Amino acid sequence: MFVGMTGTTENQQAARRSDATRATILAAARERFAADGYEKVTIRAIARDAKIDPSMVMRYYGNKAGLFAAAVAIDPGLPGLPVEPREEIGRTLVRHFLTLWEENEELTALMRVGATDPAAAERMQSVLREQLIPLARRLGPEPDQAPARAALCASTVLGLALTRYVLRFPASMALGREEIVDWLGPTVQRYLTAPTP
Amino acid sequence: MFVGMTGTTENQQAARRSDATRATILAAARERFAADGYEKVTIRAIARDAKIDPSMVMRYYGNKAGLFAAAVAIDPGLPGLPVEPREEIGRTLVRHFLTLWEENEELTALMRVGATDPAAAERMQSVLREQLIPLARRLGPEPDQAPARAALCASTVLGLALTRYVLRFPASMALGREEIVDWLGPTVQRYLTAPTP
DNA sequence: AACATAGGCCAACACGAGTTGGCCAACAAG
DNA sequence: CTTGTTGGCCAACTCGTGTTGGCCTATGTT
Repeated sequence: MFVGMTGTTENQQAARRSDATRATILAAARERFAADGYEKVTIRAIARDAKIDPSMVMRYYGNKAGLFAAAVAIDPGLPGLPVEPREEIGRTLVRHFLTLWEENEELTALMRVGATDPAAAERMQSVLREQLIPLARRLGPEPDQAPARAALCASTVLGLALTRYVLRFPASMALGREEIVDWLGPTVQRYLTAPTP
Repeated sequence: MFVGMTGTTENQQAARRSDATRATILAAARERFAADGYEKVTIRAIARDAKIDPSMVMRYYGNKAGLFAAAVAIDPGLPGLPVEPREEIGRTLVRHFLTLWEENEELTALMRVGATDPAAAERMQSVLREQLIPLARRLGPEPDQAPARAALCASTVLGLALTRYVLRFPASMALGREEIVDWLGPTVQRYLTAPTP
């Protein structure tokens, strides 16, 4: 069984003929969720965007929650960041987050939904817990202050993301990329490395 | 006509016998909207909290949108802030926002809803436009930089509100009030008064 | 050629939501 | 006491949604 493969001996998952449709659905879902959150998005609308029948979404992703989970699966990959030079970590972090946000619209979706859905909020928190706090622990003076310092950094970059990508304040969207790095970089740098005020 | 008043010659609105119910509905609505946003909140649930019939909500507030509008009517009152001493404006602003947020749960509601509703987002933006930018213009070196500086301040305090009151990150909730002022105060101060980096 | 299977669509169900209109009881004015 | 008005409740309607099961048609295997 499972002979219908693509020629080479696959050890992963068999390439299904419907993979194109699956991807189309996922792309449409990401776009909709990023634009409108969770509740306001209808499976029918996503299906219409993907030019398939709503029941296909159910077949491939189980239910609406499953589709959302598949649409926002992403890893910010903070551990892979270069931590040197140490006095540049603030600017490096801000730049990394900006790139992340501009390339992955699912982050906007996650944020929109996290505002009202505890599960999505927990997913965001897990990034703080498993990636940002450890990073702060490696950098900060007193290790027991790592959660506080990491929380301040999270609030900084999420605040920018909120006003720029979610609420879409013109004054925030007007800021240039390097302008943001110049302003927020020192802030994050201070939160991570400065002595307690 | 209009004789059924409360004795004194009222020039405002006659005190209706149903004012107590109106207030109860509004309180329940604020609580629900602050907890769950807009879509997930049902008029039926609010009515249950207020121990009245759902149709009463309609009678008094027209429809769900009208109820929400009445529930989040609030003014941050930034123009009344003491702007002196000038080197304390950052800390003053942060303290003011903290108080505001802890006393008015409708701000949390507005933020939850703003994440997915353009109208609510516009309401938040109007605060930036009509109160924060003018304040930045009065303080900042170059007036044409006021929108950028104000946007950075908004992103700072909204970022904290997001992680602390909306997403409810434990690391952010653990921060003490004066601790926050000590960390964010200098940040806001710099955004408002420091020379362009 | 016959058949099995997977991809896709259609029509319908079930249910919860916002909203509506009419009925009843208390209160106040005449 | 009668009568109009106000506050409140009940039952129903309508609509959109997530979700389901059955049917059709390619595709590819034997």
